Amino acid sequence: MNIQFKKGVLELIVLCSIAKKDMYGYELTLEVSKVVDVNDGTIYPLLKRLTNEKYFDTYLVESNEGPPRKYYKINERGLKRKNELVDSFKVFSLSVNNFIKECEQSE
Amino acid sequence: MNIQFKKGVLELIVLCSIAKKDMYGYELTLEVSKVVDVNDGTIYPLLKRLTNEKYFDTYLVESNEGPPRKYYKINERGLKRKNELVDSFKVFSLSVNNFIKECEQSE
DNA sequence: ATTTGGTACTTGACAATGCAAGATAGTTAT
DNA sequence: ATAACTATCTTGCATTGTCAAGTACCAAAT
Repeated sequence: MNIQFKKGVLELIVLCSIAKKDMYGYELTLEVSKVVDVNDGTIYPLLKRLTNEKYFDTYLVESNEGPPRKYYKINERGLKRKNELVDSFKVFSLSVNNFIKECEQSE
Repeated sequence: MNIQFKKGVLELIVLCSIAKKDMYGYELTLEVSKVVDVNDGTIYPLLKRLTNEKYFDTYLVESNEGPPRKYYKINERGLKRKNELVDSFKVFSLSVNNFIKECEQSE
């Protein structure tokens, strides 16, 4: 898939995922990969940024399969941001798809 | 609209527009602005890049409203690229929209 | 003749995002 | 012990788009 399409959408997908349930970075990388190819080197910095921007609270949980997992939990502010991005993406994808249709009709 | 959503889509919109008919930069800026906010300082460098990548041929036409207009005409290579981007965007927007739906159902 | 406004285009500094690669560290199986 | 898997995180880089500023050209109004 075109790399550029991902820009901005990753944030949306991460917010949506964590809105569904608390997740840790590695788990999230696998979840997000179902929708778009993504590298964990992309996810961790993004989680850091979104945490700095106060959309998530975090907590550690010991694991018997490796090092402790850092869980991310969305808060009110994060939910608001998520909804904004969702609405924004819907409008965006609709208008681009309509433009594409016009383009194809004229062929 | 989220600035990041535009990344990659501008190229698609420009290719689609010029696939419909030959256009010059200023005209194109107005056309593209119907879909996404965009500055002419963004469009001209993009046209230059796409021309360097051999998606367009260009020709000059005199104008009595100002300097000669540089028209961009899409070629075979450009049409192929356009179709790739269109297909790619359709798949992309569908999968993101489906993901959003899942996210909303679980609220 | 000069200003104003519309048209056409370039340049350069900048910000944001994602990627590849690698460092680090714990657990389990061989 | 070492490989393999889980898990976290950093760094340097490329790509793309933004924005401000500037160049230049023409026509009509002043």
